[in-house]
Amino acid sequence: MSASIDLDATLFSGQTFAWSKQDGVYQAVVGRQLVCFTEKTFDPLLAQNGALRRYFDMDWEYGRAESYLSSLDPHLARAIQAYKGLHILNQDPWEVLMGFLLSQNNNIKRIRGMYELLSKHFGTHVEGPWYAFPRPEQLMNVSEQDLRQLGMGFRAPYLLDAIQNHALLQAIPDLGDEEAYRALQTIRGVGPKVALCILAFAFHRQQAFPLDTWMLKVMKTRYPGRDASYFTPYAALAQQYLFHFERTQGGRL
DNA sequence: GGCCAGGCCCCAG
DNA sequence: CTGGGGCATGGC
Repeated sequence: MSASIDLDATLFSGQTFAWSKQDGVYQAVVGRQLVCFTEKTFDPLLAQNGALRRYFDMDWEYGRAESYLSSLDPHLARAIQAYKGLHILNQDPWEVLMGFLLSQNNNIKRIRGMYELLSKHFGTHVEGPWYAFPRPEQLMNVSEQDLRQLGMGFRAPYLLDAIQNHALLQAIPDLGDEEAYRALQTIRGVGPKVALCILAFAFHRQQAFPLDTWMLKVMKTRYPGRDASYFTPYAALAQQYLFHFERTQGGRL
């Protein structure tokens, strides 16, 4: 009984596009290895794998954050009650950048499919049907036409620009929130929303508060006149709860 | 079959 | 600085 984590909410709330679950078995390639577990084998796996413990962000102050956010207002309290244990992963910045370039004007199901397609075509084979998401070096010779033929559509040139400028990600940890926010948007196809997703999901910036179409609706109906500062210092976590709750339960009255 | 999806670019006012 | 059309494609 390590700290409680809600695996379904964490892995299928649209912060990562790498995971699948079949017959109770969670699977994805993390780093260069296939990670595979069930509810029962999750804790033992973490006990022997420190990198995964960090990936699942097991040592952050979720108890305090859940408690504080629940005290803010009834709507947020309901969202947290519904998905208590929703964690924000510590993902690879490159994979988050590419994943959220794919996300624009798109739906989560198809994003996952496109992400998997890029992995199968350009990534390193791991085992069985599993491939790692391609590193930038593996994509250096890809053309816009290649990407369009794989169904990437108008995002193809954005992916190419990210491939060319991936080194920019190295500097982000040393930058403050505002500087990092601006630096990320020098990549073509990275606007305010995608930049904030990268800051939240790859760099664990707790004040990153991405507003997609779902969150815009939540803010308009539930939090008129408010912004991220209302949720300080846990805006990113609040956003993920509200987003997931809205999408799955329509912000149930 | 039309509307929408974890938006952004670009151009007009 | 703000508003709105266009963009590829498929889920539902």
